[in-house]
Amino acid sequence: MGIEPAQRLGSTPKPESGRKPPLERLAIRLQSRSPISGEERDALLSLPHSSRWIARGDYILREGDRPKHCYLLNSGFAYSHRIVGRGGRQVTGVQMSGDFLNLQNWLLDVVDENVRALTKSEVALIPREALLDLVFDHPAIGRALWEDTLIEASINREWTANIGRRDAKTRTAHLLCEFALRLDIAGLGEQSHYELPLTQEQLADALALTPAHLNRTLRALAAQGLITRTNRVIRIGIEDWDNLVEAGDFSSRYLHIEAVE
Amino acid sequence: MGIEPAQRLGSTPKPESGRKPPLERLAIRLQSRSPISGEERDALLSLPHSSRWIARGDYILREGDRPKHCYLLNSGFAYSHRIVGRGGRQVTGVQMSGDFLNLQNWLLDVVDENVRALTKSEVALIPREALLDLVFDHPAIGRALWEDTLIEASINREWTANIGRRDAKTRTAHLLCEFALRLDIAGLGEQSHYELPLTQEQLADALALTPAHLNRTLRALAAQGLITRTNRVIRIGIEDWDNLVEAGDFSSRYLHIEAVE
DNA sequence: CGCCGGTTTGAGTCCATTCAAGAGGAGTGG
DNA sequence: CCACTCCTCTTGAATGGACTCAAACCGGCG
Repeated sequence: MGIEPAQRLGSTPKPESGRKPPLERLAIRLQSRSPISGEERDALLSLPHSSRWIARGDYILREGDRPKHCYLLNSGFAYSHRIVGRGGRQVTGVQMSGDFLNLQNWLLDVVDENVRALTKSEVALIPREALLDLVFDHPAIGRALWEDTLIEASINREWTANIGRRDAKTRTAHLLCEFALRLDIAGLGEQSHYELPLTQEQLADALALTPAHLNRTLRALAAQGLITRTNRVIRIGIEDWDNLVEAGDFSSRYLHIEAVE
Repeated sequence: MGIEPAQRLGSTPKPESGRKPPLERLAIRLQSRSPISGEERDALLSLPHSSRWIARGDYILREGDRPKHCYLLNSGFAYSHRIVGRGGRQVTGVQMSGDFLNLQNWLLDVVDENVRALTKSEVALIPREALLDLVFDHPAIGRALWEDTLIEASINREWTANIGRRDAKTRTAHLLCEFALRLDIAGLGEQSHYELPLTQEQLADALALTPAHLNRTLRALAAQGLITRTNRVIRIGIEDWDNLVEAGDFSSRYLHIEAVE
């Protein structure tokens, strides 16, 4: 149970963070899991697309939309969420550079949740049919994308379990661990030190807590020495990682991190 | 908001319930959403596979397994769930005849949650490579299967929102609505009258409630006249459906039910 | 300097939990 | 056919974790 300390991920050479040409980050990510030939990579990079900048807080997609494109997040962060009757909001996922915002819509017509930018972001709009053709002509890419879908689904189910069956402190620690690994893998932060692009209110909506209670919970974790916070930067001392993993009842299995060789 | 009363689904001619040859129910379901040629259908039906009976309560898959097959539920019901540290259990999905139990494993090596039989069930074991070949050779099937994956993911996210942001009564009503529609679509029950294959303890674990509180909640729904219960059979009077939908803050959008013509 | 979004803190309340005991019901074996 | 057992459902009383509703604080930025 648990995962090894920092070395496994920390030692992986990672793509530099920052902005990149539109589809490149996607290519890098897909490649990191399964091999993709040069020709396939070229096909991917030459997908038709247009880019668009989104301001922090703006809606990128809304429930009920019928987009003609798939939206790929090229830089920045976004989050998807659903609104429930009484005005409540549940964040269902956080997307980072290289993630699709609505990969579902390459097959499904209607968007089933809202997506907003967490930070100023750049999205590439790829026509659905173009993506369709690409996937059919290049099975390796289709396979890699599908794999992505499956991992995302696994993360969703873990969120369900996290919200449903863990108390506030455990739940929060768990999500902090997840972010540490995902940001590290994406080359957007360090496992031991990263900037959380969410306000406490948004984080609370991801954890199904109230902002007030999340605040107390974060402070409790800090008081216990498991994390250090300055602004929105989360620091996890190397020697604290194992404790945070334990406090968060965390295991990285659900992230399906394959050894990349 | 909400969905129309019974006629839309109730009028759809449905496949008879009961047992069917192994892959047939899958074929029927895929076909109901997107057209599949006769040749493709034949390829699907002639997939190599072996069948196995599972007793009620038995494990079909366990977290950490590395199965060589994909498991297709041919008859009966199953549920997938994750175990959290302190012994808690979160049910993350309920599968019915025609559903894959671990479609993820056609691409991912490791199973990320446990699957157990809710009732005596028959599963077909299909070699991963065979499924792989099928999908690559017959894009229409791959597409239909992928679509399935995406819809399942949407359901998962709705569960997250349901558990995270709705109170016990609303949450329970919501899930009862979902089951009504899903069972109806699968031809395994009526929207207005179906048998719930879950004990209250299991249902509680799906809703992230305690059995005691779920029991009180069900009774409250019954007292309010929204449902009638006898044993595990749930009845929703035609004139009550709209009320249940309202009480459950339910909208069928996330199920991506396409008009089938 | 003053605004403003975000964070922090407090006190009181409530929804759901815990823990326990009892009732019901279906199946099994004598 | 009855008695027994086990599993599931039901109910009660006390507890507690997270919520609500405010107000105060803080820091960055115009």
